[in-house]
Amino acid sequence: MTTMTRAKSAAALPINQILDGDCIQVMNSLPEASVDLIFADPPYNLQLKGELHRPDNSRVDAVDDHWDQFSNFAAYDAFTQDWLRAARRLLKPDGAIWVIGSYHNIFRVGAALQDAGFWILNDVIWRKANPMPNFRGKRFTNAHETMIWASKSEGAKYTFNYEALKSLNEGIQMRSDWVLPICNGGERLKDANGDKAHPTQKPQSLLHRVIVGSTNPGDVVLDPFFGTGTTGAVAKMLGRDWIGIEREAAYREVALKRLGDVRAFDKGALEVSTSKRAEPRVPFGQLVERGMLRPGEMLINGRGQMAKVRADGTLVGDGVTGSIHQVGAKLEGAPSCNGWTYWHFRRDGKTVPIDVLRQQIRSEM
Amino acid sequence: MTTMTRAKSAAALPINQILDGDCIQVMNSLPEASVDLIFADPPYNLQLKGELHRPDNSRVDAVDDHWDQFSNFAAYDAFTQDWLRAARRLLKPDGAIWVIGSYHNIFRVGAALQDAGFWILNDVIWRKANPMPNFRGKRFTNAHETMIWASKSEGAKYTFNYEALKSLNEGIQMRSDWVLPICNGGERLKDANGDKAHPTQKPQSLLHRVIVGSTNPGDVVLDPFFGTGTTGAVAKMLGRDWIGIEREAAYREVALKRLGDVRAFDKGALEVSTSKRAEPRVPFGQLVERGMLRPGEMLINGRGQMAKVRADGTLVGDGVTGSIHQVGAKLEGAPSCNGWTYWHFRRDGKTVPIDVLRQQIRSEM
DNA sequence: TCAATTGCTGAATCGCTTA
DNA sequence: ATAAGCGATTCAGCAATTG
Repeated sequence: MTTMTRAKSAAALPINQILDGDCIQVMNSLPEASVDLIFADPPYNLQLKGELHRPDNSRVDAVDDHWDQFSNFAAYDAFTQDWLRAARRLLKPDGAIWVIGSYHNIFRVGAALQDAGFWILNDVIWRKANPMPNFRGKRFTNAHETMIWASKSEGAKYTFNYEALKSLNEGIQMRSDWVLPICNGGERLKDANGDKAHPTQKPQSLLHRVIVGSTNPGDVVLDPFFGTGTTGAVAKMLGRDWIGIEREAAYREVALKRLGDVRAFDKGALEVSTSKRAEPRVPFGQLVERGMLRPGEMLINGRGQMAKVRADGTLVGDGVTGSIHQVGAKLEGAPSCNGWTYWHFRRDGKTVPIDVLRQQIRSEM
Repeated sequence: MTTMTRAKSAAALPINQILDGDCIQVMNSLPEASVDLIFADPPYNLQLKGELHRPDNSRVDAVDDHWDQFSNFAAYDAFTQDWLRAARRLLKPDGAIWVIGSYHNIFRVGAALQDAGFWILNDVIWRKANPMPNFRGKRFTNAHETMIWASKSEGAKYTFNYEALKSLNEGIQMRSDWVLPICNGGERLKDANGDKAHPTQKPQSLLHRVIVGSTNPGDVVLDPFFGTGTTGAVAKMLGRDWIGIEREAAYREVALKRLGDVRAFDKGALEVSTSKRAEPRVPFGQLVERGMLRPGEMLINGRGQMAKVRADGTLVGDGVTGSIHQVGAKLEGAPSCNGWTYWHFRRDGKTVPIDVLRQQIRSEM
């Protein structure tokens, strides 16, 4: 009797609900091998030091929430192994998992996935269209996040809707780098004060692509770090069942309201973000990096004046150092100058505008 | 005597050579803290099946069952920890390392880097302009590889030529995603049969950006998995010293010929743009000492507020006395303020930032 | 004596979205 | 149209002082 009750209760998957509690305990209370897809956005373990201000002295509103604090790598690893074990138990044999992270945590997550027996299918880069710049000029602009897509085990028959993704990508095979905007505007949920309700709300376009690509209608999608419920919202729109787990009451509240407002097959959810494809910008420095022009080589303008190419893509000529545009403008005494058509190089006795090299690069993109 | 001989031999760094042997043993034979940059393209875990050796040189059997898959990861981890430890010993305190990999190995490498005490500065995505498509339509086109850039330890003063990279990118801060073509055409080295000489030859453009960005001319760049020597070739072109380690005779042979054909660019072309931070410091008081500003003269900010210059180079304004930065910050209610661009003075009816006076002093230095 | 901390100086941002 | 806001950030360097 007890066993039956247990079995019965275990069989009842609480779909389309937000569950309250620690995600590991809650996952372990659900029936095993019952979920088709898990999307997880775990804490990143950012280890921020102090405050950061923009050059205009405005303060950067950083992630300093308690749920992102871990004492050390070992503690973070233990946490990761625990929730991954619980997640793996929940997955059907042909189910799959997506995890998103940054360089602070993604290497540890990826290694833990492999150690737990998951089989990595791809790592996918979310390239942000408008990231936060590096204000101090000490590193590269942190312009992407990494997602790992893995099946439950090697050889599993995971779901991959190849043609649907190809259609989303204008008929071209979807690549492992996705250019998508950050979540803001009307999609970004606000609290009563008008502040952002969650510091790291993910854009629906990201989840749209994940769910269209790796589930079918009627599948169950679980998110153990539900936050404001982006995963549930997109799953509902796309006719999938969903389960969210979230321990912060404030987030659950926002998500609950959000999910109530979502309608399946909402037209907005079917819109895919299309990037206005202006002609891609090609920095002059790429001609040097690619060996199309050598550092030390001389460029020539229409009046026979010369300038030398340097290793960092700047020119030196007429006592001036700067971009191809700046040095051209200086020589002409003009306020501006299009260096691409102004400067020429010599090949096989001919004088050719450097713009032909730019066109060559564009044709390869 | 013995000690002297050892010390002497240890001091002799074999620069601009390809060293034959296992990279761990060779690195351990070189003097510690002697290398400025390490660029490493280690073997992928999957490619090591059947060839992987444990640190004790015992051979790891290729295996296909569940448990041995884990032992395979463990062996790869041991190998990674070993060569990273040797690499870290070789690095100068302010040196840095770049490691490139794919999802097969990069997560294990990244975690091992963190565990070894390296401090990750960025993960950088090489977005391939022309990747190999996924022919079977079972996954996303694998269109990128991941590089990790790390300093030897937290707080180290690593080299980062911010302005040079910005110049390479036409005046815009360089991002963490780099779009570069794969290595093909004339750059791709062929063997006697016309087949590619190495399966994973990296493009020179990739190394150009790495070396320009994180070393200075005269620095020593070491590549423990030298292959066909792309790292050495680009280092030589850019006026850096290099050391390659490669245990396959066929690769050493190709690389040796390649390096012989490479010529360094002329010295002037190697100078890169530097940041203003490197410019000599000029105390505000010098403007007063030199008579460029008179004690008692009023400075003005963008909102028309005034402050008086005193003979000791301090300002008085809004009831506050202090440096040009302190009084500016007070007036703005900001945590800090660059007084050089904030304050202006009047000359011939015009309002001019005091920074022009600093620049005038610098030009005379 | 030296490592750790404090405190001062002053250098530093890109593109997209919303108002 | 133009201005303002803002995004998962391991974002300074050095001298003087302290323990």
